[in-house]
Amino acid sequence: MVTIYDIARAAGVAKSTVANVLSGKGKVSEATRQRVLYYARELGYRPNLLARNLSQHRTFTVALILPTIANPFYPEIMEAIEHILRQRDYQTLFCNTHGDFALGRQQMERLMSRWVDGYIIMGSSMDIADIAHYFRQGVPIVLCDWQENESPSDIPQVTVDFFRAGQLAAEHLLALGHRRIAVIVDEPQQHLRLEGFRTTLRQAGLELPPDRIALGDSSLESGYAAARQLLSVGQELAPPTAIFATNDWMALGAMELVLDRGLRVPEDISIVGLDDIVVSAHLRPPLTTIAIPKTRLAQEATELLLAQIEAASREQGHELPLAGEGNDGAPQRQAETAPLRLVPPSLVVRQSTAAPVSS
Amino acid sequence: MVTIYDIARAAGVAKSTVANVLSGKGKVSEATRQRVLYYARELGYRPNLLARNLSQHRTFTVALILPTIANPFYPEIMEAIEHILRQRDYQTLFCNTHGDFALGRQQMERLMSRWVDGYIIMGSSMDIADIAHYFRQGVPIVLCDWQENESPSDIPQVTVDFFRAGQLAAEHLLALGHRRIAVIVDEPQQHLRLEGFRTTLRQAGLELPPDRIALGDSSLESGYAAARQLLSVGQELAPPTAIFATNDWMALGAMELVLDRGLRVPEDISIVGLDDIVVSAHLRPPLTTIAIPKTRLAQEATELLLAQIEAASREQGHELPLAGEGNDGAPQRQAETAPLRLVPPSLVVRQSTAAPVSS
DNA sequence: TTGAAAGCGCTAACAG
DNA sequence: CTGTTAGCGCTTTCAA
Repeated sequence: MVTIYDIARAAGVAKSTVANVLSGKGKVSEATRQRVLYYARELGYRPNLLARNLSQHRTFTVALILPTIANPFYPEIMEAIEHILRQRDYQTLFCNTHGDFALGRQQMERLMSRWVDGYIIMGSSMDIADIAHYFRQGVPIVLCDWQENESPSDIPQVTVDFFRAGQLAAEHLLALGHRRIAVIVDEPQQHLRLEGFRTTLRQAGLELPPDRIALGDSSLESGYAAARQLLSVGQELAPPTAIFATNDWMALGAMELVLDRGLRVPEDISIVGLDDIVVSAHLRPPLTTIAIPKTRLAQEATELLLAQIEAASREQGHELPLAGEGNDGAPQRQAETAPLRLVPPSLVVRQSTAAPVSS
Repeated sequence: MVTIYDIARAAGVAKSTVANVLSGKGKVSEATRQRVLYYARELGYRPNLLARNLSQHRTFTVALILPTIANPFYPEIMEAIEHILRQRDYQTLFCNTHGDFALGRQQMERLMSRWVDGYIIMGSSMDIADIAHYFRQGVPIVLCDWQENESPSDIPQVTVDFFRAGQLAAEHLLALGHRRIAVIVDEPQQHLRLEGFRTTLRQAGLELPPDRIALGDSSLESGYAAARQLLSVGQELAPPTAIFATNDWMALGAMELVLDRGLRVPEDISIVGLDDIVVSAHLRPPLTTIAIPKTRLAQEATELLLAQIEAASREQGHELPLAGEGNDGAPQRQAETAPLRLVPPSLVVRQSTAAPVSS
């Protein structure tokens, strides 16, 4: 392979001169500059990023950690993040924890070996305790689409106002006149969504009885199963006229079950989702949902992360912090400006919701 | 940060002894072994992979290049590949070319700087000429889900028998009794699927008139638009009773349009897709489709790639080939065993197809 | 303006 | 068994 040394020899200069030319730093006479450039091209020189990264302690790579890509929400946001990162000349290293905390830790541990400059951690793909552990050692991290609207351990975070999202869903269903309302939720991860929803119902004088809450695990299949459960209480409770699923993917499953039962959406049962994944708009009926501004989420997350990376590389004299002894050697982060950014969700009314036929 | 040197000093041994202990190679007395291990743990040692990679000329990272992740087919196969690669202790570097050859080349170029040990290139995310260029220089590459059943430039390839897939779709529709059949295809990329389809129709005495072929770009929206076009010929041709879309994503778009028109699927129009993405099974009606065995594709692709990587790292004395002068210095690859693996597609009958109502 | 030299952290021969 | 030494390719002082 061709190294700067090869170029140096060919051009009759020193290695460092070549380095200077290539990096644009330092003063080099135009003549030698051209000569070096000429040979670089001639020999087919290609910089060795490993070597460069080793000496610079930076990789210009960011890890994107997410719990799954089976739920289309993640690929969608992933696409957005990767796109932005690339514009800033960063590579994206994709890590799928498959919703397994142990696996998440293991992957993170591996990545910590100086592989990446920072981490965007999505959903609830990792144990917050593990994350905080790394963050405290100075590792640039940003939580994205985190499920709680508090910043645990001061880790910068950009997420959706999920409480508000729950409220929006409730308001919509109430406005349509629904009173028998059920929820499918991935507890405890999506607790806030449920709370927002519950709060608004309560303000309207409605309680959410346990039989009207079914648990899911965010997968489509679990939405299907949860809906079945909701429709088969039968005993004391009349069946719901509306279902709010705390994500679209489960909502699709719920809708599938409802249709399988021979019921109509929205005539017999209204369904509201949350996320606004692409397919939701293309179903029959198109899904009413609470939309999450994914691009915005992606933008703010990368912004927050790159800011940290820049800061770290400056502070530490171009040496990015790495998990080490983790003791007082590392400068403690000062509490910066509020590291929590909340983006607002919005209601998208489509055709899976309507007024209930009768009370 | 803690280096092996720190451990060596703490344990009172030499750097290389530490290296030996850590790598498990070489003979080390149990006593020193324990001592080294003790200090490694104590100091919170974490190997620096950059350094290791630099000296080993390997990164244990594979790039997965794909044209988009908007079409759910890609995330699905991506998940499979990442999973397998991780089991083999490789990281996956995800690259989205957004269907743009220029962008693909650019990304590839960057990756070539010794970032990754090999490439799995999917769909038609890159210009085959560019790929061949790298491959000739000895870069481990495998084409996956490539659209032509020939191995251009002898690049190892694992793909689906798309010609057969087209045949399966046609056979199914013919068996149901359809005669007015239309196709939505992403030409020329998916030419084989069309050809298989056309061939079978022809054997049944049916031609595919140009008005019954609509072009799409593999996106859902293009499927929608193509279906509109197919249904609005109106003039001379009677509308089709069945539509074959060369991928599920377009099929969903087509189905959406058909339903938007107030027509029923399958009563008025049958629809067949190709890919068998997860959502297809959960639509109303569930989509009949030609399934691609994604896991198998993923497995064979990684297998083929890792074989190349191993071979390369052995041959070149543990130095992985890199794009360099590209002249005769690099040993030309010998034509190995047929580098084309074809996996068979299969028909999955669901409810989007039925016999036409009348002729 | 250019060059020499000392790292970055790890691996790998080769001596002792 | 252990230590010494010489790299991997690039960056970065610091002299010349």
